[in-house]
Amino acid sequence: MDKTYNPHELEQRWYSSWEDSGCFRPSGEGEPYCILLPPPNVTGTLHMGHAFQHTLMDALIRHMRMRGRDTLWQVGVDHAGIATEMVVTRQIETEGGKRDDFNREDFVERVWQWKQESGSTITRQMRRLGASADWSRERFTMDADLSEAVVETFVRLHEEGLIYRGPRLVNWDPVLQTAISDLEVVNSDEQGKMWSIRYPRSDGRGDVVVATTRPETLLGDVCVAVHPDDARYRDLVGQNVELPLTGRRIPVVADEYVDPDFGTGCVKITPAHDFNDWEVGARQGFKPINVFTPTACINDQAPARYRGLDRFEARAQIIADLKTEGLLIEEKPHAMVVPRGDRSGQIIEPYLTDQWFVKMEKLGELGLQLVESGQVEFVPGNWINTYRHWMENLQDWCISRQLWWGHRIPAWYDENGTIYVGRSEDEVRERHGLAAETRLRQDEDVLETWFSSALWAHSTLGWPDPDRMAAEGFERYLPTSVLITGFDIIFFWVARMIMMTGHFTGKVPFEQVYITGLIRDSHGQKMSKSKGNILDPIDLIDGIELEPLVAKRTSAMMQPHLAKRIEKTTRQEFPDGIPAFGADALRITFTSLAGHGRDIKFDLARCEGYRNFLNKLWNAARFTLMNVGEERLPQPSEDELDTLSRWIVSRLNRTIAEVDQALADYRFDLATRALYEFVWNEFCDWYLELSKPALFEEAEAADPATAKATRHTLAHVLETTLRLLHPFVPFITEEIWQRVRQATGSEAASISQTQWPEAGPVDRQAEDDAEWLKQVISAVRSARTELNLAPGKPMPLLIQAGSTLDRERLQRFDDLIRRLARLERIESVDNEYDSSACAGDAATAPLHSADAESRDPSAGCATALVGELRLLIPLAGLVDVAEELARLTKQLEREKKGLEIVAKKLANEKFVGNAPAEVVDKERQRRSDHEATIRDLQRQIERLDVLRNAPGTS
RNA sequence: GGGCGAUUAGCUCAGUUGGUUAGAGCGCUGUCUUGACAUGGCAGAGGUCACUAGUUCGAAUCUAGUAUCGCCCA
Repeated sequence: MDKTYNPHELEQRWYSSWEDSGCFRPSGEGEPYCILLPPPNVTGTLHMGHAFQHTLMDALIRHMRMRGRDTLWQVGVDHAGIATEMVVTRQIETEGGKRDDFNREDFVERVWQWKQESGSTITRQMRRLGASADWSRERFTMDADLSEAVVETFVRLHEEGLIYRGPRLVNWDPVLQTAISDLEVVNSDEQGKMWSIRYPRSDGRGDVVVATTRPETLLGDVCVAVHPDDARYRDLVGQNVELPLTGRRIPVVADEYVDPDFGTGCVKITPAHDFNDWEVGARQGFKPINVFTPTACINDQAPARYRGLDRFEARAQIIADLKTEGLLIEEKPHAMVVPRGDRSGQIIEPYLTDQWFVKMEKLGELGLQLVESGQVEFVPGNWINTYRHWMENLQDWCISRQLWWGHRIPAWYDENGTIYVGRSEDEVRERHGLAAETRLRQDEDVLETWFSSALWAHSTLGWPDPDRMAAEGFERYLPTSVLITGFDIIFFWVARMIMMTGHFTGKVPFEQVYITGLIRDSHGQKMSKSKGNILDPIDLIDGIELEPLVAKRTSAMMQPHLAKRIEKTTRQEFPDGIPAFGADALRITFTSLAGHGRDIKFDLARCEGYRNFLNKLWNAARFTLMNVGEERLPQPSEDELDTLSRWIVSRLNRTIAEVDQALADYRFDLATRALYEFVWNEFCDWYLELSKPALFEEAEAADPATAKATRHTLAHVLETTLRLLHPFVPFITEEIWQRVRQATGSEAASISQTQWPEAGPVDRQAEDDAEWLKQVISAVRSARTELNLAPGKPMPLLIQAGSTLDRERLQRFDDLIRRLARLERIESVDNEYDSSACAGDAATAPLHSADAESRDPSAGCATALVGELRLLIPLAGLVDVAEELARLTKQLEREKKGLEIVAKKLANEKFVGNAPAEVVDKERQRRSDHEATIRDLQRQIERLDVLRNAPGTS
């Protein structure tokens, strides 16, 4: 094995061998365990959020696979309507073409071509990360069978009266010229303006003043509204006002919607261009007046003067005209929320068009009920509040998009505009008895991508075709076990899956939903292109030099003026670029961060720490392999196992139990931590070091049984730990496991086909022994360092007092203590004087007697205490006695403080009376421990004082 | 304005149903190239658990309020 861990080389090797072996496919045996991948966008590349969630999914899948479950990780990508059209359009443009050169059929053909060539970037990247998905079942939302499910769903919903077509406001992107979903609208805080405009009363008795941030929409006003209880305007309700610049006369109405305290308490109502106004208009019985074209230019509904102006030109013109007419009262800065399309960056218009909608009332009730009844459980549980809130405030779902790429709406129109919905044109003709000559035209729109991804759970399992359902395991794998996703799509995807799968199959799509936090940068900022703080998971795996990193962050920017600052901060933060951490280090960093919080700050330093951890593991394996060899080691019998081997196995068993519990609770962070601490702080720091003396040639000759047991334990613990770590760090564990498998006699071809370890019993006695041993060694080391004694120089250790058990342990572990604490010998120096002193009556000891001094060997020593046992390191004039005094005084202070706290508690009668007996006992024990230690320290301090004041010492 | 959440060491975070002198990693200090590992060893320093009041024998933990920050929805 190499001296250092090199992830790059070994990670390349393993993935394809796993995939080729078919071990990622469901075994078909055991209890099913299924995870659905939230299908990423086909145009997408792996970002940190994906990498994070995929790591968690893979860890669960690998874990359950090792537990013998029949695991299916269903992967695939969605067709991403707008995003894909944009990508392909850009591609056409870079080739010098124009999208307008294409008709629908050619364009769609072109998109398919793009998909074949470049549509699998993200799945390649998932493999780099080690995702153990069943790629043979990978699906695409535009596949023929999934498309069949989409059509079937649409037709059935329509037949049930749950789908309708009609005019309603949608989020309209005037540049892309399509409706977009709420999810694709980002609300950005921007500085705008608020204009106050005078609307003259028609009766000539003054005027009303309305405030608006969008004066151009006044062209579409249908009324002015005031609050019904607003005394100021009571006489106004029912009167008319003159709508400026239009020559129209509109009424004043009373509506609860108006906030009388906001502005003047008068609100202009423009139902066709504002979602709230739409509601008011509908309530008050007004017909909306749409004044925009699809590109957000003023249409023919408006006065001729404004027709053809785009929305921003129109605004300027209207303000100018209002000024001229003396109707503009005020213009002031106003902080407002502007809706922008996340793809185009343009301001989104609420726009009145004919669209297809799904009625949500009944489906929403079902979706709510399936969660309230516990059939679907959120983890962490409080996400149910968010879900409930959304489900109780459902709007009908706009499913049509004015695009070419996607599932075309299965609706046909005859020349009279009658709508026929059916699975195909033939079916429509047959069902409605339409003659062959009747011309039918299919709806031009497509369904939004979420419509097809809402069916993901059951459509990937063959629905609605019974044969496919049987073949894919519909009954077996649905409901799936757990869905792992971010809270940002609880409504857009999670809720819709619950509703659709519930409605069409009578089953829930998944039993649990684990909602992950959102990956942010190390400062807590959301990662975004415009902030220039994006980390690419592949760059963390492979590393990236500074220059390419800067180039990557500053290219293809929507706001190029930010490039300079991004370059600067990037150079500052990554002066040497990003080192290659490897997929395993990235994965275990993710799992270590996966607590139940909402935000996850991703700090490269954590990644580096886990890379170092893997190097530690690598070297522990290297050591183990150097010592155990290639041969299968015989299993020692129970009584052949030495104490320390029993100890490490016991600790391992505890670790297994902890990891099991943590995974059951989706506490990946705790699972990772337990493993980290076990490997580093117990196996490496102690067991490996403690095993060395037993493996020395002389030691082996003297005690072959212990050497044998130690070898076996090293290999056994390493191998078991590798299996525990495998779900988190699959590559390195496979690499090492292949080398240690023979020693442990495993029959499996790959670690991914081994069994998950089972927690065995805890060995209390071995743990106590080892704990004692560690304390003794640490106490000596600490004293040495604090006294600036040469760390490498062997020295004697004198022992005083202590229990029979201490003495027995000293003898048993003599060799180990000497080696790990670097001692030349350990010598008991008890005498009569001392044993009486340590009995607890320090006060009566004749401390200042010269006679006692000469007989007490502890006089010139540094002291450390482990329970009752006193460890003495002869200073032999090497050390400043004052320094040892300072050290002991510091310890004494600490002990006194501890005693004070405990004594106070025990002096409190209410504590002694009310607290559980075991808590009180614990405190009593603690008190006597403190007291004994204090006595000992005081005695030693007094003695050193004598020494310091004696002539001839420093 | 409504809902959810956060506030623990310089930084990033753990801290199970209240019961150690509140832990870890990174960073920091000292020291050591000892035959797995300097991507390391050993030993240290560092915290009024945001604030206030309450419940309790006992609060980082429970309750109420205050402050600051974040997200979602209006």
